[in-house]
Amino acid sequence: MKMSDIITARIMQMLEQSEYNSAEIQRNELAALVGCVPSQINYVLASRFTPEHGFVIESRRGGGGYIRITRVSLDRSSALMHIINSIGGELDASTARILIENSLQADLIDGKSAELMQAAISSTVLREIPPILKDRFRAAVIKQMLIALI
Amino acid sequence: MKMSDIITARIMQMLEQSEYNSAEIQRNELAALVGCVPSQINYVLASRFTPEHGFVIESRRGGGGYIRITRVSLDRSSALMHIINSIGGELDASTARILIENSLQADLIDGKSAELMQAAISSTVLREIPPILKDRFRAAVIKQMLIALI
DNA sequence: ATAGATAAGGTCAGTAAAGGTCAAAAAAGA
DNA sequence: TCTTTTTTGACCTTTACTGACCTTATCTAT
Repeated sequence: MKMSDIITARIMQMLEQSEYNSAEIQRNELAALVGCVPSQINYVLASRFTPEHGFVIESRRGGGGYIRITRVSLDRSSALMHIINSIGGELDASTARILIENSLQADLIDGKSAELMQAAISSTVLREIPPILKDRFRAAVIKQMLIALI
Repeated sequence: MKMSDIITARIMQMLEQSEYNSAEIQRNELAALVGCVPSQINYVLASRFTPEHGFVIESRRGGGGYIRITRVSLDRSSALMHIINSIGGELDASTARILIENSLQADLIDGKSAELMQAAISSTVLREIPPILKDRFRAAVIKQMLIALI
């Protein structure tokens, strides 16, 4: 098992056990415990406990310093609403792809839904409609599909 | 015996032995074991462990990366295949609706996927498309979305 | 007070360890 | 022979890990 996974598991475990979805660690202590360099703790936090993943990190340096990881429950449907409203009448291919990817990362939609969206606006499908209409089409499809997920 | 067959046999064997119809390999390790270049593993996976053959591949790069091969129940994916092939170049609104409904009843797709499909070909979306193209559009969208679910 | 000393955590660039892609060459089949 | 499948290798992208050096906070002796 990878070191990063071990660290992740340990933090998750602390979060489970905590009352308030919040865990406080000492960077050096945890690093020594699992046997890695301190900076790897930062790597794990940066790659797996991001706001996109629904976590907030606070920390303090100096004597008695700490790192606090808090799991925040983001309001799914209002976040989705926000995205839907941000889509205008047109949506180009790369913006669409990024939008779907971000929604997935933010855990607003699941992997299968993301794939279905990509499929619905895939080039294979787009081939069926006149080029001038593609952007309008993408916007309409993505919007309707997101609405279906609320 | 061909190298590709050896690799295939080895993966199959792992799948047999696994509890969950799923095997996890290290690409480089397996390549070294059977004596081929790593990229041939990709070739075998691409040519013999496709969704059409009833397999799903997931992988991760980077240190400690892996490739996971999962066998999916053939009935489901082959039934889906059958449906996909039965869709011609055009699909009218009511046939589409019935097709989605039937797939749901037959448990080939889940409720959420069904709703996403309905949304993707909803009248709101279709409004963006020239009437003569609507049937072609429906066929393309539904086909791609079903393929994404295999 | 305040200057060091000490005790945290932060950053970043570099290296290593995977897997992915693609096109060309070779082999096998038809 | 002609076409399809297999094999190979050069090059790419992503993820993980490490260590040197930096910043901030606290403590302690003057």
